Formats: sequence, C-alpha cells, structure tokens
Amino acid sequence: MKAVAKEKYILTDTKNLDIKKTFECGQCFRWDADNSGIYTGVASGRSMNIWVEKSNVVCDANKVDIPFWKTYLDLDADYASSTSFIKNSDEYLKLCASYGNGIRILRQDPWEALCSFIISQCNNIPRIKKIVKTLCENFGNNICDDLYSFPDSHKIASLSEKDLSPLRCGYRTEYILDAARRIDECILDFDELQKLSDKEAFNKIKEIKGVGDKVANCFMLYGLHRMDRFPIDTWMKKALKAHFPKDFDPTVLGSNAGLAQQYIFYYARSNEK
DNA sequence: AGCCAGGACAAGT
DNA sequence: ACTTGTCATGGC
Repeated sequence: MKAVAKEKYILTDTKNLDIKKTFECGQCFRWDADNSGIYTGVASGRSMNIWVEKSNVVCDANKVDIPFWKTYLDLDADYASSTSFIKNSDEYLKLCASYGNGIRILRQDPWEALCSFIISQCNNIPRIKKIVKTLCENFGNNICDDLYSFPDSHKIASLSEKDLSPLRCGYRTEYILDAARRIDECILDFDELQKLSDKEAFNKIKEIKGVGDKVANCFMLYGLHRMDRFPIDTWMKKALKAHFPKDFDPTVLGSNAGLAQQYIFYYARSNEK
C-alpha cells in the first residue's frame, strides 16, 4: 500500500519516455511498481511516485523537486533523433530500438551508480536490488515511510567489512569500501573525472579494486552520462556474437552507443533467454 | 540440485 | 594476447 499523492504534476516533454522500460531495463535498481503500475523510487535523497494516467506521465514529487526529476529522467534530451540514427544503422539494431523505444538513460547519482554496478558484478538483478535496498535501509537516511536515501561515500568509508556483512554481498564488500575510500579521500573525484578524456577517465576508474572494463563502462554511462560508452556483459556478448560481425566496433555509433547498448541489452534479456 | 548471474583478477598457457 | 580457476551468495 503506497501513500498516494496529495498533489500531482503532469510532466511535460515525455513523448519518448516509457517509465516501465526506463526503470526495468537494467540501468537502475531502486524503482519498483505496485500492482497498479505506480512506480516508487529514491534518487539523491528525494522520493516520488510516478505513473501513467490518460497517456500522461504523472508524479507526486515535491514541487521544488520537479526540475530535479526532469533532469533525472533526461527529459531535455532529444531521443527521437538518437533512436532514428540507431534504427538506420543496422537491421538488428532497428528491431532492438523499436522494442526499447521509450527507454531513457537516467542521470543517476554518480556514487550510487558506481556502487550499484560494483555490486552488480557476477550477480543477478533481483539480488542486486536486494543488496542495494539493504544497504540503503542499514546506512542511508530515512526519507519518508519505508524509503531511505542511498548512503553517501563518506558514510560508507567510515564502515568496516564487518559492518557491511548484513548485505551478504560476498567478495564485493572490499570493492565497495575501496571505492568509498577513494572518493572520501579525494583520490577519485567525479567532477575531475568529467574533465578527463574517455580513455583517461576509464583508466582512472579502473584503479578501484574490483572495477574492470564492464563496471567502469557502466559507471561512465549511467553515473557520468557518458553516452558513447558501450558496456559489454554476458548478455551483450551473446547478442553481439549472434547478430554482429566479429570485428564490430561500437565507436561507429558515436554518442549513440550507450543508448544502442541499452536497447540491445533490454531486447536480449527480454527475448533471447 | 545444480547452474548461473549486467565480473575481476591472478596465474597459467 | 587468450584461457582457466577462484572469489561469495542466492535466484531460479
């Protein structure tokens, strides 16, 4: 049972926004729907319910937070032209892009994205969500009802492996702590990363213990909104092997690579079990 | 029950 | 430069 909105706001510029696909395509781990399709989520210490009503996307966020959520949902970006570019580049991509139309690459909090994708390695999505939820409930701040913020890096950096044992996230624990410590000690700084070239940023990020190519790319795409990144996981490997030439180079997709990757991942996971 | 999950890493070819 | 074993845990 969710506390339903006292006040609701109709979001504008949502022509290419499908909230179900956006929240369930695998890019984020903190949005859940109730049985009527109302999604509840938390980002950067704020929460809202969001749903579809008469072809409008409606939410009950605090009024002052509406600009934040519009940015979070990436509503200012032109997805029509990106999607059209992707569809025109390859037959299989056309299929994936049609299927995934409405997905937006969220502008997530960098630390949350980094930490979440460290947890994601060699793990399944239901368990990733469970671990992230436990992390927030144990170490985040209560926002309202049973909703908690994602604990900041300073908070995590103050903890020990033993403190994190309730997460049951195994060998990933020390990776989370190393990432938190690097942020907290300013060895790694998100603003500085954004000033670096792709290659420089990529290598800097991989200095974190337990962060390899895949997690680094996920963090760059979902946490830093570097839209040309193209993370390759087990699903992407299968899809690439089955539908692309061996020497396929995602850089031909330019700044559309990240979105294309998300379309492929979502299609493959939904249809190519 | 057993395989596998949005991997990383060291060690061995 | 590729292949393999190992890591911790639980979803299906």
